[in-house]
Amino acid sequence: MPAETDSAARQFATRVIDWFGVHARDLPWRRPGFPPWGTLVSEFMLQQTPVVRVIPRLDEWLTRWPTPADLAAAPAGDAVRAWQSLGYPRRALNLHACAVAITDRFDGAVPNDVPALLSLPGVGDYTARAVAVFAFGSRHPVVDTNVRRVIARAVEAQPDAAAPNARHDLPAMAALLPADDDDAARFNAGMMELGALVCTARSPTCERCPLAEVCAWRQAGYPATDVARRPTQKRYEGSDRQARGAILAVLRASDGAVPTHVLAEAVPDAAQFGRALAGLLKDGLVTATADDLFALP
DNA sequence: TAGCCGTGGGC
DNA sequence: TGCCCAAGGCT
Repeated sequence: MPAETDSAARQFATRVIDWFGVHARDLPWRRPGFPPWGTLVSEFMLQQTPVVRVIPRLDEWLTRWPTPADLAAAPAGDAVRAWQSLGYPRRALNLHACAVAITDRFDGAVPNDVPALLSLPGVGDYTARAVAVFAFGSRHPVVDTNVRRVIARAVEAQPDAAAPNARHDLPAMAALLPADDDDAARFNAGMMELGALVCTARSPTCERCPLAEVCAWRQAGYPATDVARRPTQKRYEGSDRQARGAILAVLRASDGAVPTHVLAEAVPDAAQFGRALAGLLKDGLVTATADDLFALP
């Protein structure tokens, strides 16, 4: 790598790290001594769910199941119920399966290397790297939606990130990563924080940004280039997703098994109810306990 | 790989 | 109001 590029990358990282040192939010998983298991749980909860909604659930979760073995010993349905309304409840199922795998295959200790983490259910490229870096201090690029947006703007002069692409995103972040492990971890966290607080999706506050003076997008005059917009999600109201959520809400609120006709009251359209319940059974989020009786697993 | 998978809050 | 967005992962 050319010396001037290396120097620019170092200055870029220093700006982010210094800003992070002053503006980092006081979040539970940043407390000194926060356990790796807590980091893993928090990362699961943070997959597509905002920080403010995660914090109270995380606290409850870790009080109830302070170690992977504690969660592994509980029925999966308890995890789904404790997940409450965080959304995407299959994450609760995956987290429970994670706890079982950690207990069985890793002697109850959250693994510290990326390949082992990737072998766990529900742990993908982002989560594996985030745990390796934030729980264990390893040096890896961590790329989430915030990081991708900051790089797209500050480095690539684009108004927003393109579709996720590990072959592009990871090298792009790696090129900016400081050599020192601790600096690299702070840079990873700082880039995520910058994207979450300043370089936001809708209305970035560039006047508060530590990268404003070196931002390629700003220097180019904020061009509105034709970045492929993320595919618009299908309408939620009236969707099968909403129907699944309604069925699961009934089961979460019930102590025991629930008969079909009670579940069906949550979804007016009969065909849609059938699809939603079948999907939940297939995903393992619901089990049939007897003819016409259903419960959490 | 594009589509699917919840839920709630902001504008 | 309706749409967009949120520390992704799986198939």
